[in-house]
Amino acid sequence: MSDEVCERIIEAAEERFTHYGYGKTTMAELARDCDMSSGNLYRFFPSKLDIAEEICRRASIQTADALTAILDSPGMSAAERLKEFLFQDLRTTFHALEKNHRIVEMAQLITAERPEFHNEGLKRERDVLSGILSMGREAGEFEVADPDFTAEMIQAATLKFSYPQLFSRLSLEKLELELDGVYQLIVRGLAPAKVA
Amino acid sequence: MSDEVCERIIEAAEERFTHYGYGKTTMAELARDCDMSSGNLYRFFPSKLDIAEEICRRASIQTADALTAILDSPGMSAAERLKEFLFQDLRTTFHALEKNHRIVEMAQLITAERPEFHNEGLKRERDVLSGILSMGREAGEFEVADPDFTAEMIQAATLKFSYPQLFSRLSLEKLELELDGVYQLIVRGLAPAKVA
DNA sequence: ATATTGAACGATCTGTTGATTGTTCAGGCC
DNA sequence: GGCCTGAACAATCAACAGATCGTTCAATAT
Repeated sequence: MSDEVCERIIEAAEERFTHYGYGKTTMAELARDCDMSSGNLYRFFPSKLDIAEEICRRASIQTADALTAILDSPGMSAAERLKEFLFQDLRTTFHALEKNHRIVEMAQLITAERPEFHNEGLKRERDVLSGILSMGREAGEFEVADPDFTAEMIQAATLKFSYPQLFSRLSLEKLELELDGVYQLIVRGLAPAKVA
Repeated sequence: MSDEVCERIIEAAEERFTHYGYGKTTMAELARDCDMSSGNLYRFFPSKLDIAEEICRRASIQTADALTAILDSPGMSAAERLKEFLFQDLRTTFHALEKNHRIVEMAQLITAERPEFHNEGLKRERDVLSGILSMGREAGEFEVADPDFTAEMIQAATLKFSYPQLFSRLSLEKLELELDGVYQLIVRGLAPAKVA
């Protein structure tokens, strides 16, 4: 079955890419891992970069899925969910960087080569964010005219905490302190205007 | 006089750096422009990079000075000043990029090589921002416990609009639309909480 | 003595060559 | 006839040599 083979290739690629790096692994090696010829790989993926893209896509989906859990978690205010969303996102990226900088390396390569890919990931997270805002609005906790738009603005405002290239110099502690400040700024703006 | 010679060197360097680029100009050329030997340049600047740093510092100071004018401009609310600050900053950076990408090139080089330099520039702008916040507080328009800290958070939240590398793909129009959204988010959070 | 030079030095850049690698495809295999 | 191979091809990379350039400093000029 074609899908099984795709999985096999992805597995082998993930192993090699994270261990030796994207640039250092050859298609020939991948092929050997899967007991096939290098030419045959191209029946399953159009190019080497597409294999990396699929690996990164899965990581991105996994991150987004973990964030989606915040929507279902009971007993939290919308503000708490928003904060959890932002912090979980930061910590995930930070630890991915710390644990295996090769993944980040790959993500950067694909972002450079395939601009749409990054937007796709951003969109996935934005949908969760938008969900949190909608929840807040329904609970009367937030006042947002357009959750999708506001989600986009929150992403813009917290961009600093999503790009490893930007925060590689800062410690997680310092970053969390800053993110908390930005969060406070945002959440105050989301609260409904009380009438005097 | 030593200062006069420094000016002469800066002038020659600015001409060549912006015209041919930092990498393509040699110390020998700079020296010839100033009718001296290359070795003699080192009596005035410790290195080539320091010449570039001084040029960038002056540009940064000029930008900050232009922003400071917002503090003195009469008949504006603090919110209007804040908005003007953010937009003017964006437009200045954007047009600098558009007009002469060599300057941005230099700024990036120095930022990479001299991390403190970038903070210095950020600090200059932050002081103006902090001033705007203080004005807003005194007028009862903003509720900010610590203007310096809040200024830092606003800088973090608007980072996307300060890094040419990040927005090079977007048009000024789209950027201004986004900045307006982020501004709205922030300014709502700065308004004093009205009691129900 | 101080100011300046320019040759000398090491680091970095450039351009070139040979090897490696991503990708294709004509041919064999089931 | 569809599946797969591996040689062929072009693009990219690595390594090396030679040149260039930033920087220093002993020697010179003022």
